[in-house]
Amino acid sequence: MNKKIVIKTLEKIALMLELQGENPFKISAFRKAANALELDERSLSEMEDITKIKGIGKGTAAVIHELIETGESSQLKELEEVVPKGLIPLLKLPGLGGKKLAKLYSELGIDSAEKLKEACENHDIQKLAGFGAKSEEKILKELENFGQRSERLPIWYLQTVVIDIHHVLTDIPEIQKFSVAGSYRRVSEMSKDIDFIVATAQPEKVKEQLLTKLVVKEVVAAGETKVSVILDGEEPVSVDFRLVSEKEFATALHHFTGSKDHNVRMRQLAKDQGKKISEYGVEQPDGAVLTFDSEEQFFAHFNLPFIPPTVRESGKELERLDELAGLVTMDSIVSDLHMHTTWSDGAHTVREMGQALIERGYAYGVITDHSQYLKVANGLTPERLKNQRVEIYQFNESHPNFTLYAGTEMDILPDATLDYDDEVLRELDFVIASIHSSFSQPQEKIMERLFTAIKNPYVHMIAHPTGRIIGQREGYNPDIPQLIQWASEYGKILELNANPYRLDLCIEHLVMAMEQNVPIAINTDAHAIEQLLFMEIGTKYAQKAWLKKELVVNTWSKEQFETFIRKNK
DNA sequence: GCCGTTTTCGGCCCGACTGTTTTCAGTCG
Repeated sequence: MNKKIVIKTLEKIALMLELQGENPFKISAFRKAANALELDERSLSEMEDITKIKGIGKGTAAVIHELIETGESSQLKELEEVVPKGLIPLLKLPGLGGKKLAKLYSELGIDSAEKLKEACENHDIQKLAGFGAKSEEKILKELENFGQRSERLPIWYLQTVVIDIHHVLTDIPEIQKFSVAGSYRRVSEMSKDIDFIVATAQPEKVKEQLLTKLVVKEVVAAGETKVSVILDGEEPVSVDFRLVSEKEFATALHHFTGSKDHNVRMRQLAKDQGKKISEYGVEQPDGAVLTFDSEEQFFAHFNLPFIPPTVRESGKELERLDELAGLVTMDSIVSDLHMHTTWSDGAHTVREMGQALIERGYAYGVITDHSQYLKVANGLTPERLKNQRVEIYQFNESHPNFTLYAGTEMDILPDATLDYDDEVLRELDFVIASIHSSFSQPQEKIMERLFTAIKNPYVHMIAHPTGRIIGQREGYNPDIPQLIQWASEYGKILELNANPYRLDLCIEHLVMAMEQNVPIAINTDAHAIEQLLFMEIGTKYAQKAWLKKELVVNTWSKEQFETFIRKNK
């Protein structure tokens, strides 16, 4: 029995129970059991006694055992007989939860979006106790764009929205300080909404200005401490602003950064000490509420080191505290190994990129323009590559404390050959190989192409190994465990491309690479100076995989890096 | 339903907002 099916079944039972208006704790027990299975790294067959897992007890274990033995769940079957299928998607309508839907079904027989719409139009809904004219109106409005709005938006889209909001908040004088929170702050690939924590002594004024200065499509809620809006744009985005006093800022930021599981663990920990955590502070056993100047101090209060937002996920981070100090951070990054210039499709010259790297405080960097196959990107012929190298080394002569290396981002061609001959590659300091074409080839062919690159002695690194664009395209589906195996055998680097469109390798793959001790380079793939900033997002994303400093190539000293790139020469 | 115990029941993280009420239930994060 596939573990995923078991998890899905438990979640489905939870949904069905919700629609029966069941006890919320019972519902969440099924969700917790599903979550516990998901977080456990073992497969089902490796688990001896599943009730030993915290969150799985007699009831949920019975469901799991039945699934393993018979392939189905009688409890789910019974629920499916009583609860109409059509109700499940309706749970997604804002404002409608299990209890209200259960009522709509039992009183009016509503079991589909069509029937719900009809009932609203006939004004049957407002006659029910607990519903009114406003509910009816709201449901009708929500039904209009039902199923249209995408549930989660990719980080690269949200980033532009966050920057816009940033500007608006900066211009409101009554705001003392603010920060983005939520899953965006934790650098999730996709987020459902954006959260901001705003410190102010004049929430009324701030609220007013937020509603006028932002491009608001819809006001969802506008209370004393919470303003919730949907912003207009290419894609509508839900944004929550939490208005708090300055002294509450740190605890509010922690609370609304989450994750939910992280908060639950923190609250349990507080409870064990007789304390109570809320967004407004930490209530002491004697009832006094403590606030903090920073999240660091908040964690210190519980004798914990600062836990970066990026790893606040499952709650298990509290068991990995000794690893925190070794995680890669922006402070440890001294180079960027993948960037483009005006020689191919970049916006800035070699000199300008080099200068920008120096200003970022790096010790070295590599210029890696495209190779000749990529004509659309003005890829370099061997002749131009040679000329470029002269320019790169000239830059070094006038900058003694910094080194720019001459590299390439060479295409791996569709026929599984490389875009430059070995004689050309041998002359370069650093060679990146990557796939930019024929994504839809069968996996064997893709792997043949990657293997050609991996086994070439002059290739140092494979860039954006899957070719994915978050939320948009899957990439070319390589066999990543195999690629990692090869990288380990042949001593190659795999990239974490820090461009927010890519973040490739993904977390799961980074974890696998780390287990095999394959070095990872976090690179911006910058096509302009501004994009060198992607390093921040890349580094944070790497933390999500608990990537250690030593394994990240661009934390290496120049000497270490040179030893690595010269080993096959 | 799960957990843990002061071991078979009571609590489960906690609080805001809305729309319905006329003190609160449901929903949401």
